Amino acid sequence: MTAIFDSLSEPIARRVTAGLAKIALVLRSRAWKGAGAAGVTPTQGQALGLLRDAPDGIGLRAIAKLLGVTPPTASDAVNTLVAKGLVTKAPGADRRSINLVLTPRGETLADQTREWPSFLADAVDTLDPVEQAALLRALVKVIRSLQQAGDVPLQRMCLTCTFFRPNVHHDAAAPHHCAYVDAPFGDRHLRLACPEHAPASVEEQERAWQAFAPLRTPPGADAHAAGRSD
Amino acid sequence: MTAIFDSLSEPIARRVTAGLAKIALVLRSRAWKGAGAAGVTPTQGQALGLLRDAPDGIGLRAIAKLLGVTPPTASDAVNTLVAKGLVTKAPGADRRSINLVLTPRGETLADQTREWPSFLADAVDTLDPVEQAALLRALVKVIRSLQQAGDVPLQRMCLTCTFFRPNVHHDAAAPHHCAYVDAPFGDRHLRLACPEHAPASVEEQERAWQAFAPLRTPPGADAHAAGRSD
DNA sequence: CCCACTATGTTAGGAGTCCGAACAATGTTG
DNA sequence: CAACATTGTTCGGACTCCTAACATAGTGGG
Repeated sequence: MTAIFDSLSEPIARRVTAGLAKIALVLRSRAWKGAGAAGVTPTQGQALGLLRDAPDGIGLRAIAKLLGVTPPTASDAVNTLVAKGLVTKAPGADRRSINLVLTPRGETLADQTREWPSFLADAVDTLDPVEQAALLRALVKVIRSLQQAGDVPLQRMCLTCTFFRPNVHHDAAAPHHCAYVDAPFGDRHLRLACPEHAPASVEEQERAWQAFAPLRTPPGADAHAAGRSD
Repeated sequence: MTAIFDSLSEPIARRVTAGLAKIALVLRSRAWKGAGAAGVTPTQGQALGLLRDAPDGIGLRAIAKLLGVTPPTASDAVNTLVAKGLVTKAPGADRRSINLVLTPRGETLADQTREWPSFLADAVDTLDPVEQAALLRALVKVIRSLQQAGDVPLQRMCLTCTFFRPNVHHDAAAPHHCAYVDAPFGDRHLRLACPEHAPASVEEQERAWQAFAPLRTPPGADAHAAGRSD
């Protein structure tokens, strides 16, 4: 009955991708606007953010991988940050490797660059809580898929965490369980960058995925969901 | 009961934003990888894509706004494209304005750069159709919100189209109606860049939004949906 | 008609983002 | 110890961005 649209339109995955690309565009654009004010450029700001999450410091290689750029590019950005007095290069475990750590000023600035995408957070906040949870869940799944395909480095998210127990409770609001804090939680609490994350084995991950992935719709909603798909 | 997580975690809007930012990162990174092969850089590729959607050609100012950059930057990119023989500068209506049009080679290349984000489309395709629709719907709402805030130029999407009649049918799979093709459709068919888009007046948009925004969950699913929130 | 005023696009200069290629230096392994 | 792999750097070059300062072309009021 909606065959007209299914045949006329681009596939939904394309349109979703286009939407994500539009948002990506705005994020980049806004980052540049905020750049002048803070005295750091988008890439530099993102590097600061990464270092903020890694108090012990990390190597250049890791930064490059997380930023999605080549080592030379990361080296450029880091050197600029060092010149600006926001980061210091400490010797690493190896005598060839370096350990990047934020200076106090760097920490302050990192907290500011964190605020860059707040305009987007405001937009997300206008959504209904149910929609927010669905959006987060969908993003988590997409990112997992990207990770599986090797398009993205390993993320510290629940889905790959050894403490994650998906869909073990009957409470629809909080069906999952975190064995680290030993507490139940729901889709809306899913994390993408958990400090306590501990990588699960491949088998564990696969099991967690199987338990997490399917949509848990109660009998009443089932017909609806089925009718909506195509 | 899930108070622990609500107090320990960052707000959900932040985590969603972080997820979107991660995807934005990959998109940028992949665009650069594809750049070398195609002989054009990400910005140039995006410009080609914009021109592909505007067969009559558009001005430099418009390109700049759509790309989210300043006119000089757009001028740079366009000049490079002209030098590469992918775009021509035709005189515009004004004697000061120019009209950018793709050359045949430009069209061919534009179709190729379109494929850059297909890896992301693949990831989205792994989602359940119901989730895809929810994701698209959420993105549409977020983008509308960004548009309202002036963070994004006007998009050719259903929500701002004079032909859009949200939630006028009882069919849960296709509650909306497009007065242009005179056919019902559902969330999964929502468009972000419709060629037939005609801007609606502010009042029309507001009315459409009021009718579209609320979550329409059928009675059976209602308890579930409510229970799923926090 | 002419003087602001506005709009479109350009140039100039400078910092930064990216890449690939080629290097050093340090570990690792057969 | 000789390959080999790993970490980070330097180099050259194309492109991305910005702000500021210009041209030039339409517009409106006096």
